[in-house]
Amino acid sequence: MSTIEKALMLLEHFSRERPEIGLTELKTRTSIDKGTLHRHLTALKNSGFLEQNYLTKAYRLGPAVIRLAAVRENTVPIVKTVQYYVDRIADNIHELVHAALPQKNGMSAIYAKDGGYHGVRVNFDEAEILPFHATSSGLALLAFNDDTLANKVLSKKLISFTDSTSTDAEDIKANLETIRAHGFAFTDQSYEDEVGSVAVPFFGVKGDAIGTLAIAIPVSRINKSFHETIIKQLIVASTELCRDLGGQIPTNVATIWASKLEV
Amino acid sequence: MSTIEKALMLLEHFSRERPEIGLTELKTRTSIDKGTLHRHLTALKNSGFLEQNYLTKAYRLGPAVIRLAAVRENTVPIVKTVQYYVDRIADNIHELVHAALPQKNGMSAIYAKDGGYHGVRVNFDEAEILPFHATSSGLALLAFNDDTLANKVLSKKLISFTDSTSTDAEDIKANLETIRAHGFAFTDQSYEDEVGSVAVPFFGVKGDAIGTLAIAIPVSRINKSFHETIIKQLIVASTELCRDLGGQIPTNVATIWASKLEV
DNA sequence: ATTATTGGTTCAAATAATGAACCGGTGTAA
DNA sequence: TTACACCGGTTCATTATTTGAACCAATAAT
Repeated sequence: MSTIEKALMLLEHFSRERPEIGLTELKTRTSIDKGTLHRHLTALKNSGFLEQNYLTKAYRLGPAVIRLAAVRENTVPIVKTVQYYVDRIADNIHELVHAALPQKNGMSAIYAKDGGYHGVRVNFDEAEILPFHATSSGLALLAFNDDTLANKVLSKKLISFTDSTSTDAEDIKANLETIRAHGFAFTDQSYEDEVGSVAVPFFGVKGDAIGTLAIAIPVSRINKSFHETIIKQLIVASTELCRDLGGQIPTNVATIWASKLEV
Repeated sequence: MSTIEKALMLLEHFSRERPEIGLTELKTRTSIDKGTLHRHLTALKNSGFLEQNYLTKAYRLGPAVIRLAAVRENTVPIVKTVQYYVDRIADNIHELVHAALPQKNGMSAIYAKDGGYHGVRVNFDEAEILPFHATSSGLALLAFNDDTLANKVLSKKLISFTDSTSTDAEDIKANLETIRAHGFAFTDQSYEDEVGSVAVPFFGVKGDAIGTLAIAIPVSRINKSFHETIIKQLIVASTELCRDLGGQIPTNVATIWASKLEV
C-alpha cells in the first residue's frame, strides 16, 4: 500500500462520535509508529485536511474538505438530488429514512430525515460508517454492485454487532442472491437490537449500484402491509432518482421492481 | 515536500470550472512525470478522493470528500452558521455577498448569495480560489492573520489579473497596515474589471482571522454613504458570527469596529 | 494505413519513509 | 520536592518506496 493511501486512511478515523483525535490515541488505534504518524498528520495538516485544536493539540478535519465537497457536489449533485426523495418518503411514511453512499469500509449516510410521528425513534447518526455485511444499505449495495466489491468485503473478518448479525461469508453470499431476486434488501436486528431496515439501491451510468435509499424501523412496528408500502415507496423514489442522476437501472432489476409495484 | 502533500496538491486542480481532468492534461498543468502522476491518482482513487469517468478516463473528485465534509461541518459548523449572516446582509443591501475560508493558495468561497435587485450582477463562482493578494477577502485575511501567512504568500510570484492588480510585495504590505488600521479591506477592480469589493475578517478562538465576509459590487454603484452602510453591515454580522463560533475579536479590532459603528 | 495522442506499465537509480530511541513539557501521586 | 507517567514532538541510520525515462496498448485523427 502506498504512503498516500496509508495517510488518507487516517482520515477514516474521524467521525461525528470522534471529531478530535490525539497523536497517542491514533497510535493505539492504528498501531502505526508515532514518528511516522506524526509526519503523516503534519502532511495532512499542511494540506488543510486536518487542523489542530490549539489547546489540546488533538487533530480534527480541516477546511480543505469543505471546498472539495462543494466542488464534488457541483460536479455530481447527488446530495441535493437525494434530499428531495428522502424528505418525500419520510413525510409519507413517518419513519426514519436515509440515503447512503459507499465508502471504503462501509456505507456512509449522506442525508437522513426522521418523519417521526411515533414515540420510538431509531437512533441514527449521519457520517457514521454502516458496515456492508450487517445493514440493509450495505447488503443492497453489495448485491447490485460489481462482484469484486462483495468478494473483497466478505474476504475480510466480519464483525458481529448483535446476536442476529450474520458473519459467515457463504451465508451472506446466499443472502445477496435472495436480495438480487427480490430487488431490495432487508435486515432484522443485524446491526442494532430492536431495529429492522429495508434498502433499495440506486444506479449510476453503468447500471452499477452507486448508493442506497433505506428505511430503519423499530421491529415492533413492522407488519406485512407496511413492509409492502415501504418497498413501493423506495422503488418509486429510486427510479426517479436514477432518472435525475442520469443513472441506468439494469433491465432485470427494472422488471422485478415493476412487478413489485403492480401488487 | 512529502509524497502525501504532493499527492494532495493534485486535488487543488479540481474546481467548478474544471471538474474533470485527464492524466495528460494534469501532467501539463503540474509538470509531474506521467508515471508518478498515475500512481498518485490511483492512490487517491483507491482512497475514494477521486473517481474516474468510465468513458473518458478523466478523473473527478470522489465520494470520500462528501463524508469528510459532513463530519467537519458537524465538528465546526461554520458553513451553516455563516449562511444566516450572508443571507441577512444580501437581503438588506441587495448585492452579492459571500463568505470565504482560507485554503492553501487563496480564499475559497463557502457560501454566496446575490440579493440582486439591480441589473448588473457580479459573476461569482462558489468553490473558486480567490487569490490572497488581489481580493478584499484575501487581503482582509492576511491583514488579520499571523504574519507568517502574509510573508509566505507575498514571497511567491504574484499574478496580475487586471490593470489595477498590485503585484508588488512592499505595496501590499503597506496596504495590509492600512487594512489593519481601518478594520476592513477593500479593492477596486484588482481581480475583475468593473468590480470592487469590501471584506471584513471573522475570528477563531485564538483571535486569528479564520475567514471573511465580503461584498462584491460593480464600481458604478459605489458611493460614500453606501460604502459606509456596507461596512457597518459587515462589522455587525462578523461580530455576531464570532460570538456564534466561539471566536474572539482582538481588542484593537473591536475598538476600531466600535468607532465605525458610531458614525 | 499511418500517425499522434490517450491512459497505463516497467525497473534500475534516486529519494523519501520508517521506527527505536530520545527530548521536553505537564500533570499527578508518593 | 521528587519521581514517575504520559503527552506531543524530534532525530538519524536503516530500509523500503518513490521516481521517471522508456516502453506498451488502445483509441482518435489524418
